[in-house]
Amino acid sequence: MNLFSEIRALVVAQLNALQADGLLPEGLDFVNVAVEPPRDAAHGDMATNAAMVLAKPAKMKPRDIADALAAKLAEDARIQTAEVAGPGFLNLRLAPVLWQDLVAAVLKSGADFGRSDMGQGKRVNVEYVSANPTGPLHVGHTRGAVFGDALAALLDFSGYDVTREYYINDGGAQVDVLARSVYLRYLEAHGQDVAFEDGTYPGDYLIPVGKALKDKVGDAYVGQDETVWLAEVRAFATEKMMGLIREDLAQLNISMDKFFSEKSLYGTGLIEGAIQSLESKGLIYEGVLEPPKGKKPEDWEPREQTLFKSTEHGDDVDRPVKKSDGSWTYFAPDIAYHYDKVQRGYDELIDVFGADHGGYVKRMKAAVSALSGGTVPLDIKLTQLVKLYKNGEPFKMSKRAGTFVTLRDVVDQVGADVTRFVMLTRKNDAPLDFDFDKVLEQSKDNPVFYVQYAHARVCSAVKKAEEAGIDVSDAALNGADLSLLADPAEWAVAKKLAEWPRLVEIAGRTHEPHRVAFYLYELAGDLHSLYHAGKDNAELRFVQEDNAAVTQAKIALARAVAIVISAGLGILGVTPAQEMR
RNA sequence: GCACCCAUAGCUCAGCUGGAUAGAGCGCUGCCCUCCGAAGGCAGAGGUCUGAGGUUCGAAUCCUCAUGGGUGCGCCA
Repeated sequence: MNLFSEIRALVVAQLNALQADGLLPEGLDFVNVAVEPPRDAAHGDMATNAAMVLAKPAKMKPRDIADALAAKLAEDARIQTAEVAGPGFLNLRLAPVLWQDLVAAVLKSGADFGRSDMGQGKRVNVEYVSANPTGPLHVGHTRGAVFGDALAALLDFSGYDVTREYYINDGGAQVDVLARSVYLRYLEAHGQDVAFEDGTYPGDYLIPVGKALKDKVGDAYVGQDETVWLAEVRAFATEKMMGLIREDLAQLNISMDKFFSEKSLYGTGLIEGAIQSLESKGLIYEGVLEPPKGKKPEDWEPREQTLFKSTEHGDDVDRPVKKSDGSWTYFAPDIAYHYDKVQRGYDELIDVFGADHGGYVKRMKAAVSALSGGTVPLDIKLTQLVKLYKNGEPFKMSKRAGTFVTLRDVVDQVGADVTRFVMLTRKNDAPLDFDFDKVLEQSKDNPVFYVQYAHARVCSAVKKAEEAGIDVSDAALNGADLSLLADPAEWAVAKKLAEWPRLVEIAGRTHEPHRVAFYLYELAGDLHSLYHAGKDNAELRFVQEDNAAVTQAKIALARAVAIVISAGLGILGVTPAQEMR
């Protein structure tokens, strides 16, 4: 139940009626007619811009349209008042019974309140994390992981059929480096002294992998040339690293539906097939690229390469798919991977990248546009850097990796719930400050605490009602007489709840899960306000020990808030707190 | 040099894909617990939305240019 769409439907119906009455010309387009919460609550519960949007095409004065529409709307029982204001806004005040109905609807739908069929079951693939399998996940990956996961949940809640996917970059040179690094640890496990030169991974996390390799093959690779062991060790190490990454993700309660291996594209004709598909569209040619302007690479020489004419699909320059020696560039398997996703029949694709891949967006979109003939939209969300702080100081150490802060360093210190919530308190394309102390602080300027506290507060109110001997079971609350919720302060909370389905829709449409976090913060604030109002006005307290019916109505409202908080936190992947400690 | 992202209160940030007097937290100022709901609450001050043009009934939001910051720019993925 979305009250805003309901009232918008009413507005449109009455506009049609005005046309039938000859008060509005025929043939008007109502798509731009919006029903929104007014910025200022004094203007009413909802406002519509219908008169202003239609004034021009109808060749009428906005106020004349607004007056006519107001008269029509006022006939409906749901509309208490309809007033024309400002340049032609129509401010609507809704009948109180609607707020009561809304609370009842929340209780009835439970966690599904706000779920919509906006996506109409369309298949959408959300690719995120996709970190190289060369070590544990670090903070940067963590933000992408949390963002992607919340976006996937949000789309699921909005009626899409979502696949959560991880692309394993196990085909390139970096896994050779990994294999050589593991080999060094393997030698070390045999008691040899080894040196980690530039271009190898010195992290401690490879020590157990080296030992495991020793356990598996004994000394078979000792003293052997890399031609003997490289392929084997690479496969072994990649598998171990993916195990590590899966465990890291599990720390954040993330589980992917699919892991797609880059390696599986090689030697199977898949890359060739994807390139061929582009070639058949005349988008592949042999050519020489212009050198980049400004700072030129030292060893620049013009070379002929196989190029993808990405400029025909919005890119700035054409991109190489083959190196001058004839082998594939990293871009080629990426094209093949996205071709595979297109062929798997997704209606929409979403990639979540780190901001350092920003230069990659246009060519990837160009590739998907070309491969799908423009039928499959690709949205690429970039997550900006996370700056870590501790005691107000920039924080850079890592216990495990020596060089970077890992996902586990963060989760170990503050927990999965806090990590997830905080990572979503910024827009994805804005840098994020993550202060280890602030995120654990119990105060209003810590959104995690504030939202969790609101939920816990409701739990505690329910408990208190039970202790007073009042039946606040689900059945009792469903049957509560909500007309006893008569105070505007209580309606205000219900109004905020009414915005939830609309908020979900907007967040889903814009692929912006952070909106959920901000909404929850506001809703929590409203709940806390109502609670505190009970200090001055005892009639507003949730628990009225001598009046079971009133208590049930108030607890019903509080429970409705908890349900929405819980649903919202569910989308963010955060567990609601039953009590604060 | 080019492309993309960003610029909103002293600080950190929202801002509904064009709506009314631009919001929140922190900080600041002022009130509020001898008692029943202060891990605080209420109220107030604080803004030319970086600048200049443009589009229109209407712009923080869209377009152009400028300024400042971030990211990236053939044989690394």
